[in-house]
Amino acid sequence: MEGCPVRFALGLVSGKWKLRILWELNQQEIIRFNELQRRLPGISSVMLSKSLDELEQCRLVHREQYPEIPPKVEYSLTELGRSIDPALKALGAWGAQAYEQIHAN
Amino acid sequence: MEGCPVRFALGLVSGKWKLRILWELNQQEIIRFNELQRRLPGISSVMLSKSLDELEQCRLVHREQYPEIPPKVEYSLTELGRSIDPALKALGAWGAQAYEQIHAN
DNA sequence: CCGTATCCGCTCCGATACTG
DNA sequence: CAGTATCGGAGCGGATACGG
Repeated sequence: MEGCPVRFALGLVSGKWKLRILWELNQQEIIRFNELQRRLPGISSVMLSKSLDELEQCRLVHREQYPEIPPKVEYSLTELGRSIDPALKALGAWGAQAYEQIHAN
Repeated sequence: MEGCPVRFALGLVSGKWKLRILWELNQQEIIRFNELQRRLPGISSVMLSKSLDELEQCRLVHREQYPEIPPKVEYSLTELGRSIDPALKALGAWGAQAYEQIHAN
């Protein structure tokens, strides 16, 4: 992971929910915490918060907090977060091909 | 993972050693078990065997066994195994870019 | 509304010992 | 040479409860 850019990249988006989160942010541009949680059936606020934290530290996600009561926090993709899209598309294309091959029998 | 080709693809190559194994097989075309283990410092025969098994079940790796004493087994990439290369290249390119961005401060 | 604190099961992986 | 059998630790992720 230290010398291999592929492993480094995978490290950034590994985890059960991170890709789904990135996908939602790609669909939505800007989205609030609760709305995000509603769009990710099964995720707990613990995992969502933790995943968003890590994605923010990796500069993939931007967090905008408004000092209001009740609180309001908006999440969006950074430039770097948006730029992963082609790579994921390539991987998805291969994945679909692999799926066919494996389930051919 | 069942409905998402990206997650399906990642599932196939996830694990600590699988990408390194695919990398070695890409460099070498054909390689024997012990030689592979020598080229992957730190891997145990348990993990190597298990990883190769799974990669073979996913049709990424071909296993050719010769009925000799002592045993001789050769591993190589399948067509599907070779076809993942562009996707990994794309991911690696993004990973390098992310690495710079993150370590820029 | 947007989180944090805590506990807990489960899977991944390493270490060690053994075999045809 | 090319594996298998078995045990054990560490970390990921789920459930629940609580807080500003």
